[in-house]
Amino acid sequence: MHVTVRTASKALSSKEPGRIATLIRENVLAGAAPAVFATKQHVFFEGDEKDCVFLIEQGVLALYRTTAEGKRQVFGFGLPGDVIGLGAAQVHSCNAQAITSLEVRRLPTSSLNRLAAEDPDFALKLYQAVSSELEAARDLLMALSRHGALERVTIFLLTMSRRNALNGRNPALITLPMMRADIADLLGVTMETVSRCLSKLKKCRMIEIIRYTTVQIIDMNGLNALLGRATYH
Amino acid sequence: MHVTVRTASKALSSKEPGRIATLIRENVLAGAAPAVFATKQHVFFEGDEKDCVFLIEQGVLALYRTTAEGKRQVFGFGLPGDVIGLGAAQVHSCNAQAITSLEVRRLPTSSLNRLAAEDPDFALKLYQAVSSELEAARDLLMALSRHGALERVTIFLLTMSRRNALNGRNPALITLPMMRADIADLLGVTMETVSRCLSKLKKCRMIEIIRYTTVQIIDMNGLNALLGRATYH
DNA sequence: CGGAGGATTGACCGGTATCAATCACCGTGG
DNA sequence: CCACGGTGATTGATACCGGTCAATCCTCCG
Repeated sequence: MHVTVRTASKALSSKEPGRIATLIRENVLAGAAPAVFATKQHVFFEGDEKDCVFLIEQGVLALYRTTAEGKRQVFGFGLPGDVIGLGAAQVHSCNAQAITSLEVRRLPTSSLNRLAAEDPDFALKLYQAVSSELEAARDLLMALSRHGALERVTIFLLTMSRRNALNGRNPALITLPMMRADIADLLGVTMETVSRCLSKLKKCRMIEIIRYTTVQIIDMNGLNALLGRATYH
Repeated sequence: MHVTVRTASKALSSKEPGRIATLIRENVLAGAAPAVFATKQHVFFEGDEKDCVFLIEQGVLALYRTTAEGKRQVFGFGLPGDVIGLGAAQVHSCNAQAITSLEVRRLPTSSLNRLAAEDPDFALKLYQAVSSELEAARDLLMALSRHGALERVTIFLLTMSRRNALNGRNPALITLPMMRADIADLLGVTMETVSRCLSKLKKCRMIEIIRYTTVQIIDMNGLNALLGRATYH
């Protein structure tokens, strides 16, 4: 049971900030100028030459890819402290779009490579950082796999709650900077279904929808029970 | 269109054998004794202490995890040449089960770590190997995301076909060492649905089911058309 | 030749997507 | 300060895909 909870909770979290962000801050960031993006602007597109990775300073972005038919799959949301774009491929393998106004720092991959070549410890950190992204991707797969819509939305809310807790914020008060459609494309359902599920949870007195962007969790145990267990963490 | 095809084709492939297997063969394998597993035996379980990773010499295995409700999600199938169990975590994050009789070599993580610490180039290779596993996981996510059952089965067949082509085998003659249930748990549908989809493809004269374990592709363009495009590769 | 495990096929039901109408929030301008 | 407009969210009606349960069927081995 404990393992399962860990899995579900990590499911939708972006890679942990971890020590890679710190190391990068100390070693690579010196000359890196910040860049600012407005809502809905893209930091990079799938297929773009990968000459930089990015450290998020302020704001939220979505990582996603699009199917041949134009359906979107969101892989996760990047928050301040996250490093996005890691991976050994020559081009970016997904799109990164600002969801709020966004401030990032560019980290040239050439600097990363140089540092990794000089310092095996840094190379190891890169390895660990990507490993944890791999875990996040598999956790998302598990979260979507064979779970109904209500369970998916519940997992999402609990994940956001847990992320709050890790950052020392109120785990019961969740702000959702992204639109319903973004959540839907993360969870692999439609916007309408996300909306219906939130309404249902509200009717069951498990949450309160303060505003479009703010959800209050009223019955944490109830939400966890929906996932087949009494408590979490 | 070209990019999309690449994506779909990589979707269900395990990580590329790549150069990591070669490097490991040259550097780590010297004293590694081979181990043999019978069908359905596990090489390791989720949560097991990760003291080794494994190079597959002969046979096929499935990597999977289980949800709280006991549903299985297969992440991929490991073929000869694949290295499985990579990742910086202290414990294995999924189960590895032999699908056929299986022969593997154990590679102590201590050796890998030592080698990575001495040789930045090797550490970089580890980074690349895990990066390509991350891509595979995201590709699987894309393959399952918002695709109907028939499309999922089609993607699976085309992926197996492509894997044959890469190995110099007949791309039109596919052997399926795994059971229908394994395919189902990879594609996120039921065994019955896999069966129905194969039957439907047979009725449409796109494939012929020679035996349970052998499928002949008759109309490659037809299969590709099902995915919304005329040709692939 | 027979048995057992795996695969196929069928009937039925429920959950979600889809299409469409209405509502709520928020910024803007009068 | 309030009315208005537009974007995003909610709610409703309906159709269909795929899950489930159950009854054969097939294939491989002993």
